[in-house]
Amino acid sequence: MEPSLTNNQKIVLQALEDSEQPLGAYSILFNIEKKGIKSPQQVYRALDKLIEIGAVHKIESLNSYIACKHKDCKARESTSFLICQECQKVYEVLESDLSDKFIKLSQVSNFKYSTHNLEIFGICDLCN
Amino acid sequence: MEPSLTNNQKIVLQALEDSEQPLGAYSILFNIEKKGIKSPQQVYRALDKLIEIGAVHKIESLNSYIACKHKDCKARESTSFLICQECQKVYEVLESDLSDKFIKLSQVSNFKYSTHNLEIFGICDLCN
DNA sequence: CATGTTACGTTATAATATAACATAATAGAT
DNA sequence: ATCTATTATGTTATATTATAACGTAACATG
Repeated sequence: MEPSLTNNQKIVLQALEDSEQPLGAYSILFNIEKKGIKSPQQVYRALDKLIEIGAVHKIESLNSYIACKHKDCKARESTSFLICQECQKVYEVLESDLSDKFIKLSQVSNFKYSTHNLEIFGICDLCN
Repeated sequence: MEPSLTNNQKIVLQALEDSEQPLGAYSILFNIEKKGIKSPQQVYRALDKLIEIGAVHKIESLNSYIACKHKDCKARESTSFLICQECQKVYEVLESDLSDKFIKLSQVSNFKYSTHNLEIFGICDLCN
């Protein structure tokens, strides 16, 4: 079942959904101050929860966050992105066999795969 | 040809080489204060250079840095790691066809691949 | 309705990273 | 050899990202 979001969580999620690009926590805060959100804590707490339920993903190398566009996203922990260096848009890759590939890759080193984070940088279709 | 390192760069690189785990910039600073390094700037500047020449890589999701164990590492920008969640050691993956795979994966979305960052988390051989 | 859990508001502070500026060392070109 | 452009340095200050800590409120459920 869908976990129901609190007000703060909805506000933060909405801010991310309204954005074409990933947003940093403090950008989010700036955007939603008019809605009564006053401190970083409120943003980070909402983000924590949203990430936990898969509604938001963090782009580690950008210290930024995006709303997941997929219903019931499975990517709680493992995520794969295409990041356009021109327009900054982020496209999530859902190739379901990516994890399988990384499991095999890990096995070469006798490494037990758990999760992964893949960030591919380049130029997106629209910017070509 | 090998670019010759300055004193500060050598000190920072040595600190990373001496460590089993990736180190944050401020950990590095703490470790080398006895050698006359006094400010974050000195560490970050050395890191910038070392990363540029491929002697050091950044682990984005950990905000940490490791010395590259490979002579003349090609991984200036694209890097792939296995990160042990038990012992925190980081193993660099050098599979030369990884980029090729990501190029193909990108093409599916008409995305022009440039570089990538892959971080695989799990349990390493030694910790199994 | 008592109780444990989750969320909230708020203030403070930690951790990571860069700006800015003056000075010093270095490497080539003339 | 020296001028000049580039790169590195030292230092202080500040920006950016993220958590800690504490008291209170809302909420589910036994």
